[in-house]
Amino acid sequence: MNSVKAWEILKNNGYKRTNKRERLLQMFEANDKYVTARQLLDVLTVEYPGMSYDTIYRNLSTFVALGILDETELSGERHFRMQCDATEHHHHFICMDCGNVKALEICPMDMLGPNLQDYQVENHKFEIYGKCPQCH
Amino acid sequence: MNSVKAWEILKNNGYKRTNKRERLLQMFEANDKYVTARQLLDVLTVEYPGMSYDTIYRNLSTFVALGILDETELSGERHFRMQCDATEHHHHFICMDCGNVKALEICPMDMLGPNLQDYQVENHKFEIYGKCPQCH
DNA sequence: TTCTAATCCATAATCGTTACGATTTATAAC
DNA sequence: GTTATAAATCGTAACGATTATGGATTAGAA
Repeated sequence: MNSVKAWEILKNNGYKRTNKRERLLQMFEANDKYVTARQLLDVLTVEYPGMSYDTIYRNLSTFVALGILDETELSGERHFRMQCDATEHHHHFICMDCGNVKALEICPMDMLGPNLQDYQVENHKFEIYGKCPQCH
Repeated sequence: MNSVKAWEILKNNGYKRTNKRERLLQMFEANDKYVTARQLLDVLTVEYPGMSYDTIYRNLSTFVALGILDETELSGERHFRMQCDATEHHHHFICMDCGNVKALEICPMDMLGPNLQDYQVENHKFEIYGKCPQCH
């Protein structure tokens, strides 16, 4: 995913091009890591004093709903990053220091076998946490 | 894990036997599902009017720290349940309706292979969400 | 029974998130 | 370009889950 594709999606869904959105998408495009709403606000407030949480959260929700961003919960806080382009379903290692991720080409659902015979599976989560080479 | 074992652990670590703790452990022993602090408070308040969140949260933290309870985050809220006795490391299917769990004897870390060569892995999470046979 | 640390209650503070009415802005029709 | 209007934003307040605090109570050992 990149900001060009993101804007296509936004436009197709009737969303307007605004400076704040542009800047948000830029930030996500610039570094491929999980960030919090606060981290985004802290940066955007410098350029746009008075920027409010409402704007951040509303846009993040929109982006997630449209499949532009991925979201995960790390130590009790929502974290966001640009969604992967990969066509293959996959999972991630997440660095708890810098937020950077590394894609893992495996999915544990492949080795489920006959477990959960009568269960209705709706979702699953597989993430590995630790420190990336740069951070330890 | 059961309340007898839990009390051994608590006593060994200098924690006192109180009615509230006894009742909390009973509740966890009675049904093997993930519950929230609020759900626990709602029940305990009937028997102990004036019961406060502080008591619930402090004890839950203690129990988790001592390995008596397991904790996971479901839809933005902390959920707790009695820790499994199984000696083998494993994961769970979690019913999003009733909170009941089913153990899965597999762990995706077994199929990691040479990925994450230079990474320091500290933790991982693998959970499957959906509806159990009773709930769908 | 007495003593003391552990525990508990009542309440307020904190943090992340969501919601609100008023105002501003991007887009499209004129 | 001007105007209309629906969307987006701002400023702020509300919210729910969690954590913290200070004083009162209680369990367990001496």
